[in-house]
Amino acid sequence: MAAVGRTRARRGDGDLLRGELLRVAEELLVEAGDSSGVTLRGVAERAGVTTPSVYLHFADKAALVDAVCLSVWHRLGRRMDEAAADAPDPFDGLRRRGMAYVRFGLDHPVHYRVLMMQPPQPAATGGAAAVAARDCFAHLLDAVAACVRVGVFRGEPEPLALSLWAAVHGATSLLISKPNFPWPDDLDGFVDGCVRMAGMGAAVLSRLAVGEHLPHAHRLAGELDTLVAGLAWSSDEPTTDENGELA
Amino acid sequence: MAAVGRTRARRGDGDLLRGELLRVAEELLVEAGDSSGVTLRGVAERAGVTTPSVYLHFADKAALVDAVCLSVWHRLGRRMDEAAADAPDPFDGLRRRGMAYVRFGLDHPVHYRVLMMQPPQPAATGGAAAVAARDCFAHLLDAVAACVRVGVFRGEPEPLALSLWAAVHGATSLLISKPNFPWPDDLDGFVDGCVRMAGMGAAVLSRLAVGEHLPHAHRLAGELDTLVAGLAWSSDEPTTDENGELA
DNA sequence: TGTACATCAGTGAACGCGCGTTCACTGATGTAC
DNA sequence: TGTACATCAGTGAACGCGCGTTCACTGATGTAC
Repeated sequence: MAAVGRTRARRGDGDLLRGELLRVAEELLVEAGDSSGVTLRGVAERAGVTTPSVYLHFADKAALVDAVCLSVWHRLGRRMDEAAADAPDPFDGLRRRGMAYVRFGLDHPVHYRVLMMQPPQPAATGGAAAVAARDCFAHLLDAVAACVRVGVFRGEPEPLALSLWAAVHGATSLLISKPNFPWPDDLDGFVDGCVRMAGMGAAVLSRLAVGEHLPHAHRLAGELDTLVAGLAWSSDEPTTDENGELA
Repeated sequence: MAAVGRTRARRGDGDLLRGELLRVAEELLVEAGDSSGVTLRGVAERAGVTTPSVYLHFADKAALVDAVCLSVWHRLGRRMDEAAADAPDPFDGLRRRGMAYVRFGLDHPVHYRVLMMQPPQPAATGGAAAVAARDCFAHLLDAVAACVRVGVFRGEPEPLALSLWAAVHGATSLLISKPNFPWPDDLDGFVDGCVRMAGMGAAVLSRLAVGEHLPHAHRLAGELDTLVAGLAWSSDEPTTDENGELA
């Protein structure tokens, strides 16, 4: 097989090919829409190199796919932080982080699928997925803890963060898995609704004892009407930054 | 290949093998934990039959896997209805349905994965997944509509049902995909928390205009405290059944 | 300044596998006469 | 009651494919003397 379109790296520059393989593998991953559509032969061919060359830079196929997905994943934390930078308070910061999370997943559906929707691999492959999970949960946990500090959530942050993670993951993964389902036209608005719903639900629920039984639906409806009426005349209190400090 | 342990069906009883293939394929699907681990050779061998026999009853492998998954899926609707049968009101009925949904997914993780977490197949395979999606969404939509009727939700049921679906799907799929993540010990309690969170969030959010901006976190915290205090002295109003009718 | 040599990036050919699927066939079973 | 025949459930062998991975190798490049 002739290595078309690529001149061999000079000594010491072997890592050039590594980067090129990552780039090409990501291209193929996105095109195929699934990691099983990525082939070492395909990657090597598009990189202008023979198949065994891949093994000079990656232990095996799984290591290559993992490296591709993780390289994108690093940006998620920064995106969430950037999105929350201008938030007026920690609760809105959490909402913005949630939005950023879903958007990130929808922007990188194949990566999201590989890292977050795959069954846990037996060997080293599981590593990347576990790292990704810990990573994004940690970001949510921080944001939840800030909400607890400012009083909008009560109690332990961990279970709240897990629940919120499940909620944003649900929106992300369902939209990825069922793109042909009749979703609302205003997809961004829908996602925002999902995120707000989870945040508001967490705020209420963190005030209730576990399993506490609620009033019947008619009465609950009335109490909720009162709450929302109370929320309406809002907005003229001191501004605090995302840490809950007075500005 | 000797067909061990199986005597050929009598004339007119060809469908016996079909049932047996479904049974065996489900076994293998559960054992493998993934549809790519199911093999026509494997299915045929365990059924005591040669591989091409499968084609007498299923168009191809995808049709077999689909049939296996859908055969289980039919039970989901009944499970949700059963779970909600004793609910004191539609809102609690919705909660119980949500719990039943998640439990069903966790009881059949491989089926759930195939039908709800896979990328949409190009051809007929996508059919089963689309049917499953429509089916369980329809159940949730009914329950949400009942909540709207009784006033605990306001506005259009569709977007609410979609958001709630995303929430319960999120808990289900995340628990399936990340079984090794440090989840709370009380998994049932955690799932209940997720479901309640979504339901309560939907109730509050359905009263707010889209994108309506909330008071700052400190004030929001106070309003929520008031709400929950109001919920506490509850419980002595007339009992209604799941349709919101007076009992 | 020239040359032998170690190193490094990559090659080429092959191995071995398991898979879905096809196709011509067989032999038991019921039915029509 | 006996027999030819159509039907039906299933067989056996093979096709063709693409895959991940291995292994002995090559040839350019830099370096030590």
